[in-house]
Amino acid sequence: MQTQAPEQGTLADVAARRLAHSIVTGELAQGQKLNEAELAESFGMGRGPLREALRHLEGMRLVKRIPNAGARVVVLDRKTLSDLYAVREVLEGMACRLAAAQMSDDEISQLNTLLDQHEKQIKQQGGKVYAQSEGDLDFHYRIVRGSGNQMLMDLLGSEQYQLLRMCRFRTSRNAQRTKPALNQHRQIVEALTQRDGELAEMLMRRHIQGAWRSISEMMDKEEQAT
Amino acid sequence: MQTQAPEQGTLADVAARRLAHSIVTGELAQGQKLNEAELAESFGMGRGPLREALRHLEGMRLVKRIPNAGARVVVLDRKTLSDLYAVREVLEGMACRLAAAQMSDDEISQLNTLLDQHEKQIKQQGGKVYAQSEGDLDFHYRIVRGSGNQMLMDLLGSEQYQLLRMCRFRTSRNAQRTKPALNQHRQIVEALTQRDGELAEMLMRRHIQGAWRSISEMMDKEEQAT
DNA sequence: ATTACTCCGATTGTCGACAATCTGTGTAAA
DNA sequence: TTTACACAGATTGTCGACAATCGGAGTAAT
Repeated sequence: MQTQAPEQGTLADVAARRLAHSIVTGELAQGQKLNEAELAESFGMGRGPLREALRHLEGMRLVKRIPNAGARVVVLDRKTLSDLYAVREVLEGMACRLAAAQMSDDEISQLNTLLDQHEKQIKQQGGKVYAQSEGDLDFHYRIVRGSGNQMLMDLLGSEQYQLLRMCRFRTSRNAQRTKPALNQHRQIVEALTQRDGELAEMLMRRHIQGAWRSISEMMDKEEQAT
Repeated sequence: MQTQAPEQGTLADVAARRLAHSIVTGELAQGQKLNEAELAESFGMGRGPLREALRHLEGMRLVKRIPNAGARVVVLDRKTLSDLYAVREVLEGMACRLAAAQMSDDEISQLNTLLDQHEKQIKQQGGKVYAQSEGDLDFHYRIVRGSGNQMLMDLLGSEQYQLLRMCRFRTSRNAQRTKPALNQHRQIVEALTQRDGELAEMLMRRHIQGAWRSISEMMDKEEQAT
């Protein structure tokens, strides 16, 4: 019997996953120094695998390494997030356009089923923001996969989405935006159903612009409170 | 006295650079197995740093690692390149649009100077394709930098451009495309000078579409010859 | 002849120890 | 008091050796 989930792969992969999770959830604060020996000890492994994991996270842009000075958790300042959302708007818009041509009817109808679930979740419990946030990411990633472009999946899936999730955890406390977001999701699926790639792209870009505006305003208030 | 350039940074960084160069130039064939012990020996270092370098290259998508089975140089098949160029078209188009608003007049005029150099190189020596190819990348990356979006610079600069360079080395032998490409570059700079972001984006997207078409046709001929 | 199994070599994954480098503190001189 | 230097502690970078795992050669049974 294992005390934990199977945790497949090499120790370096395990460490990368656990670290990514800790960073995304905010368990490790932004800018925090990451001590190799400490972390290796707490994960019950040597420093070799841990160093490989740090290299991996560096590629994911979750940590920043400085030679001879160690690794620190990345800091998501306003400019970084702004740049991220600008790129994301373009890439996910592209994904939508491709998905309108590539996804099967079945996959599209599954999207509707997914949104039904989200709607139920929202009605049942307005508070459980975490699940809703993850559900939103699920929706977006399904469309990215639907594009059939492996490069897009790599960029938005395994790598950048971690940054997004990290951002969510910092800003998902308000989340009055869930209902309008759901409506926008519905519109996007409708466009996909009609195989209107142009429209789907436009709707997705607006959707992401709206998300950024919401986050941006929230950061304004936070700064003002300081 | 050093036999080589200074080669700054940790050994892992050095190894990553040297490996990336070998892969991009085709010195290491696509799909070739990468033996850790061998490479470490040839680089005069231990396996630790080399493993970190491989992790780094994996993040750059230059190698593919399979747990317990080692690392292999990535294979650029048609689908992969097609996906890459589709993403590149969107991202560099975006970069152009932003650059039209962000670059200083001075930076834009430097672009013209750069193109003058290219023109001279082409007239003097039609054969030296390597320099021209690198010059082209230089042009593109200057615009990406001009966008001011750090995320774009990361995506297109340090990471994906390596894949592009790799592609160039496989396909840059013909390169009758240098002259029309230069003209397109001129048009793009002209649009930037007029601060017309929409036009600049459109021209860049066409430029990249053209590049892909050229490469695609070339791959057709290659396949046909087989 | 084909299939399945076993064993062996080779390669990867991991660890512990040592060397190189950086950071912060304490001391001494101006 | 301030500045500069030197030392000590801690942290990162690197190496060599050992354990775990995989692929393939060889053999035997159907």
